[in-house]
Amino acid sequence: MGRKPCCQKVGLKKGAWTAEEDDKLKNFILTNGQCCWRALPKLAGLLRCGKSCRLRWINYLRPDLKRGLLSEDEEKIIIDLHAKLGNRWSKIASHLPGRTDNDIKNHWNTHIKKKLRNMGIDPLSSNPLPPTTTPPLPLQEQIQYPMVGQEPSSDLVDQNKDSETSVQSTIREGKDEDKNIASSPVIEVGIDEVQVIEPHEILDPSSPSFSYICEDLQFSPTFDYSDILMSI
DNA sequence: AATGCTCGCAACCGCGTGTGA
DNA sequence: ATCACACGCGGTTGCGAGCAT
Repeated sequence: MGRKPCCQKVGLKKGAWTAEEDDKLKNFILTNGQCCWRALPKLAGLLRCGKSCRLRWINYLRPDLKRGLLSEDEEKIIIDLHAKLGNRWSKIASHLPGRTDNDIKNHWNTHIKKKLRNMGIDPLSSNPLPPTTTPPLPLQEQIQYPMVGQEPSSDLVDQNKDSETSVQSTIREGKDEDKNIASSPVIEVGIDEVQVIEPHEILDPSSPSFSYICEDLQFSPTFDYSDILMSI
């Protein structure tokens, strides 16, 4: 049974939104509220797919959106939550009022990933990367380097091959965490050219972001993180 | 000034999930 | 229990802006 297209695509516009379309969509939703997305384009007089309208509203037009760069605090929260939740961007976004999953996903892929690598942290697993003080090992040898709390696996091989695009393992991790969410975030501070986020900053129970995270991840602010710190 | 390259953001696509018939 | 539909999510891509040569 083949999947039907999400909407009748013939005659529908794609690509960048014009100011006029934005106005139509915004005015319609502000007047009528968010009704069913599928019917909305017709009602609002837009030649767009409902999905496209939804995305435009959520990612760009919503009045409560925060624009601009993410703050350092927000970044820290994202890093913490990503270590716990994996690539579940909408869950992560729900912790950051005014930010969208798309924002966070983009920011992660363009900024945070790079930053973490420079800090010697594997952005996919939040585990320390193999030390880089010695000359880089040939690929096969790198693969055999054991990661903290992780068996060398075919996933790991993929990550080493192409860590930019190998996200499938993270998705699996994320889904598995639905059942077993208590994997410890293990953060290492490594050799860096960029600003270093100290472990105590990430795992500081007295910081506002820490209690915020605890609240939603359902572990207590008195959570015993000494094991985590010991492993750093 | 022209061209090529890189980066970041906005938007699209396909799949998973929830819900009602 | 099954199916169809709508919505939501995450991965990927396309394009424009800025920068380097």
